[in-house]
Amino acid sequence: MTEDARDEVDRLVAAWRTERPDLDVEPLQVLSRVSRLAKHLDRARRAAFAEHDLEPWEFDVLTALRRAGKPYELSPGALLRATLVTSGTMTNRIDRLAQAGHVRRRPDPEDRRGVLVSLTETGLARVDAAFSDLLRREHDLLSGLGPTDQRALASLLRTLLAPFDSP
Amino acid sequence: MTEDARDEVDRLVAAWRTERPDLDVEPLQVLSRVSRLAKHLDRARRAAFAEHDLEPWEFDVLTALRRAGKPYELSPGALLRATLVTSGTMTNRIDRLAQAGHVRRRPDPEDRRGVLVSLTETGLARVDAAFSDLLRREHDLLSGLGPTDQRALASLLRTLLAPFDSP
DNA sequence: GAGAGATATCTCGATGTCAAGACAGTACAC
DNA sequence: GTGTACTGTCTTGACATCGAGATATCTCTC
Repeated sequence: MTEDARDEVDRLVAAWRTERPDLDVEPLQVLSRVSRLAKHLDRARRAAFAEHDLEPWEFDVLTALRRAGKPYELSPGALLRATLVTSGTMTNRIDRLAQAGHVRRRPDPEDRRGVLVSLTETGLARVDAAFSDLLRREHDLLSGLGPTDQRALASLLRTLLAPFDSP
Repeated sequence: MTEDARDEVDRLVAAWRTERPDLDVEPLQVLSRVSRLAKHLDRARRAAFAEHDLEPWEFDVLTALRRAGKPYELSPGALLRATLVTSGTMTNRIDRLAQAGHVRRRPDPEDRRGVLVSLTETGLARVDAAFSDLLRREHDLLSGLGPTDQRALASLLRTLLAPFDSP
């Protein structure tokens, strides 16, 4: 071993090199860390939203509407594309958000198959507060990296994501 | 807007800057990409494992055992720490893996509270095949970056993960 | 060696997600 | 205009996960 293990993934990669010396396990250095970091981030999000009585899935939908700008209204189809979930999941989410009073549903006047979902006043207030809180925590999570490193990291990740977004 | 949106997260950040110009949304440039990439990676994993009749959760447990080296045996506690799931989940996973014939359970001779879980021959063969396949796909997924960039990316991610692994 | 607290695993109920399919409405070619 | 393919939303059933709590065992201190 030419270098010490400095995090859990280094240990994981070292173990694989011993057990499967025939394989090139370099990709794990990047992708295992991506998975693990996403998992930790999920936990941080859950903690942040709990203070505002929101579940992560509620936040995801409400922010998509918030980001759309006035009148904070999108179709379920647009919402599921924004959140990467299936249509059945989105129906269920909208049902529960409507019941909680955070969103409203109305028929799309231009397409009788369609529906439009919009934020209520309480939904708007809730998501704005939770979002500020989330950004504060994300900022802390990134405090180990300077601005230059953060930009470099974002840029590298963008390259990896490009194939998924463009087609 | 000083720069063009080049991926979905660029668009997301641009939307936030318009809607909430009072907030510093830079952290999203990194962390939203981490989340999204993890989601895409999950899908790729699911597809890779399906060819070997394995679910992602099955793979996670089996690889932890495989990585431990002969005799491919760990306690449920060690497995849940390796996979970041709760104890209830791990009990359930081991039950189903045992039923599928991929692992075996036996009492820990040194600690009567404890149990030891080990790979069967079929479990070992299955996980080795699936792992090769996964690495091939992960390699493709990273093909947009050269070796130097990959190392840089891994290093930046390690810095972010350090606080979670050390304590 | 007795008791308090820690640890290891399992049980159980609630929940969010997905996949597949149903259904209504739209678009477009002919 | 009619038929065919497509789109948008919702329904349903199966399933993996979590969280809280139960039980058994170990460890450490006195």
